[in-house]
Amino acid sequence: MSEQVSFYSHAKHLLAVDCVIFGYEQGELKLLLYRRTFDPQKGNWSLIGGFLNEDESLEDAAGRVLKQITGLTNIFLQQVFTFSQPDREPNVRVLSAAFVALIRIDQQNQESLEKLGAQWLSVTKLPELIFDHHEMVDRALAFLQNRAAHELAGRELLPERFTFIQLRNLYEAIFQRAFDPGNFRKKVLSLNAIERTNVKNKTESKRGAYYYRFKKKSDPNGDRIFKAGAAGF
Amino acid sequence: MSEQVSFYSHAKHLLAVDCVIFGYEQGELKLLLYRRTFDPQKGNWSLIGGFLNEDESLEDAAGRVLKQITGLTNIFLQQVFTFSQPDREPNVRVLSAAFVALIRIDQQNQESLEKLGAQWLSVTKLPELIFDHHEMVDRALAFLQNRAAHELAGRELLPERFTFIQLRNLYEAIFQRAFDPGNFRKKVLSLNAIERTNVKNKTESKRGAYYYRFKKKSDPNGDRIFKAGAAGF
DNA sequence: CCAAAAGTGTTCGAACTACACCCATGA
DNA sequence: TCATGGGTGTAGTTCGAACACTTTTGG
Repeated sequence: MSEQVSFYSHAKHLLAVDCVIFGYEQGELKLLLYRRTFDPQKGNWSLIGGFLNEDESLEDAAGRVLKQITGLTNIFLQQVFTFSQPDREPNVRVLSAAFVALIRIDQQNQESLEKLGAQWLSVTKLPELIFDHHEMVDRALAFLQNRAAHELAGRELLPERFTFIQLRNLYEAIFQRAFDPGNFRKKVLSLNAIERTNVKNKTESKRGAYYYRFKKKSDPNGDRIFKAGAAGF
Repeated sequence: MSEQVSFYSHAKHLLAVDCVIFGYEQGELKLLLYRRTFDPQKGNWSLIGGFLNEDESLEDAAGRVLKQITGLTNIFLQQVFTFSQPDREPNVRVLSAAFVALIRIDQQNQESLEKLGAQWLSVTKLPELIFDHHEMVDRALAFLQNRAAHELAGRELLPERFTFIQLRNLYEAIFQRAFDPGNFRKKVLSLNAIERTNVKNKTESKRGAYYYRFKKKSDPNGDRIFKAGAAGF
């Protein structure tokens, strides 16, 4: 990085983080949003975010915000893109780093959620969002799709135990398209990332569907879907 | 984004951009670096960067830096990741957004390059870099590999006209592995992204190899390598 | 005519797709 | 016993990997 003169001659900026928080519930991929409580855009739907402090990284800040809202730590959290158009917010210039977070809806603290007035809304019917938040959601979803295509998704979103149907529903929610049940099952099993329990879910059918669970991640590439390198060349 | 109180109560930060500038020359993928001319780390190898001004986006800032150095505008430029560890630089806290840039080495302005003391160094034998710049390079290279796996690369890096061997060499440089000449040719041709000229390069062989050029990008997905969706599911 | 690079063809297997079929069980 | 979802099997096709083969041309 090339600072020509002194540090003090350069502009300083307000920096925020905004979290695109995905959850999965009742067969739907959902997003945690809240109605903004102050101007500008008071009352309109917004991602959940906060400002960056002096002594923390963007990742720290996003984690802090998430802890505040959901009560959870150790959440899957990844930086996606930094939005920096000078006029992205009116009146004040604020840059914002967008993060994806994946959480299990049943795990989070319902109380702090309600205090904020936050709600889980289905990604298929999102309301209008403030500023460039919709673009943040788009990028976050693309990130999630990319991740789910390269590595078996669900570890952070599904409950501890889940059926194949639930896993497939999750994939169908992420990619907004149908997957062949048989082929999906075989492909996933071939990845060796999940294992069958001896418990069955009998609520959806008479026969009952086995619950599966994710294996411990021994091999860091255990559930990779593609081999390394440029496929096709 | 959720600002609890007034904007003025929040910390402001120095923000920089750093460019990972790739070029391709003599069968090698290269990086434009320079020796830092001031402390800290004076004399050590560094990416080329600059500070973010009040009224520009990060993309603008990166473009400005690139123009300064290479004399070129309309360069391929993409944000990769924002580095924000509080101690990533000693003494002062500076966040930095890393960018990938792709340029044709023969096109750039040699003069402004020399004034800065910048040099093209092969990615296979990089010197030690200051701060977290090496991590920036790693992320940028991953970005480039990803892009080259999904869409035919070379448009921004190769000269106007190039042989198949040159294109294959570029891919071998990007992925650091060999590709089968026959299979590579067939795969690339099937993408319909390049067209043969009637000129041959006779410098490398008696028979001569046809020069090819990239087609105009009519279809924005013209040179996509994968179909949409989650391959494998 | 032959060496060497350019370019084409052929074979094999892995893996994705589509879809038919069997299985288990409660009403 | 039969309707319903759970789960398995199979045939066809596509596509990449490996590698043999043909073409061109200057020396």
